[in-house]
Amino acid sequence: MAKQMTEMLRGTLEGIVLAILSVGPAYGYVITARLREQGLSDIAEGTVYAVLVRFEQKGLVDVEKIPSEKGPPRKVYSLNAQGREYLEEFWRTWSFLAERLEQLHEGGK
Amino acid sequence: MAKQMTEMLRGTLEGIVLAILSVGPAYGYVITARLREQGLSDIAEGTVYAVLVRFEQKGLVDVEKIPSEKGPPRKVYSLNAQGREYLEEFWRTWSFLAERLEQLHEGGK
DNA sequence: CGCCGCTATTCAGTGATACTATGTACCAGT
DNA sequence: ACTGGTACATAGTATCACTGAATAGCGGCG
Repeated sequence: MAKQMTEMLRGTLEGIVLAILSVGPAYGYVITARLREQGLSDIAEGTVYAVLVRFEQKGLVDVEKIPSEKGPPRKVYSLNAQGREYLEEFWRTWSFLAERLEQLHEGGK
Repeated sequence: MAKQMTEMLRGTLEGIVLAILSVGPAYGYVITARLREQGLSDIAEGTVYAVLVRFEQKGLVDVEKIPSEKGPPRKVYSLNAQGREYLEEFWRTWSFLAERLEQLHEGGK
């Protein structure tokens, strides 16, 4: 992966995963798959699981263990009220930053 | 500063400073001042200098020491060819990520 | 003169987080 | 039994922004 992308994902990956969860409950494996579909193909599985563990520790998600037809049981995460709030905060922060960067990008042309 | 902002600046702060330098040569102190004008008021001075040192090590900038009328001499940084290339790469990475996030943001509403 | 305030840079130590590189485990089809 | 897809977990590493200082030159004020 581009080195720049790696660093840029810090802080945004959390928001991305949170946004995916805001659509509906999901578990690590499908989240990873969805990221790959989105073109974020180089995000390691382990990274996603680490993010989910952090969400759980911060109390942003509810967790439910559900048996899978094929493979080990899934840990299904769903966003709770606190998580939704955190996501909104994320969007505010991101929007602010994106605006500044947009200005700089326009100005630099 | 918001905790989220701190992490989100990773990888983007580099681009922001690079973008400021692309307008014209500048030194740490004024770059910090310009960031504050932009509303990025909580970026520590020390952080900006660290970024500049990294740029120098990566060979993205040319450095010139110029005496100041008031205070110690300034280290004036100007973007070189490699730096300009790096900045373009940054914009590509940023645009890609911003698009994905925009999609997720729209989709989540 | 001595102190303050502005200009200007530097650095040691800390914390958060994404990566690499594995390892574990379950099931189906051949 | 073996392969391949599903699903989760983790130890160790590197990067980078922050905090909180220290250092230094200069002008003005009492």
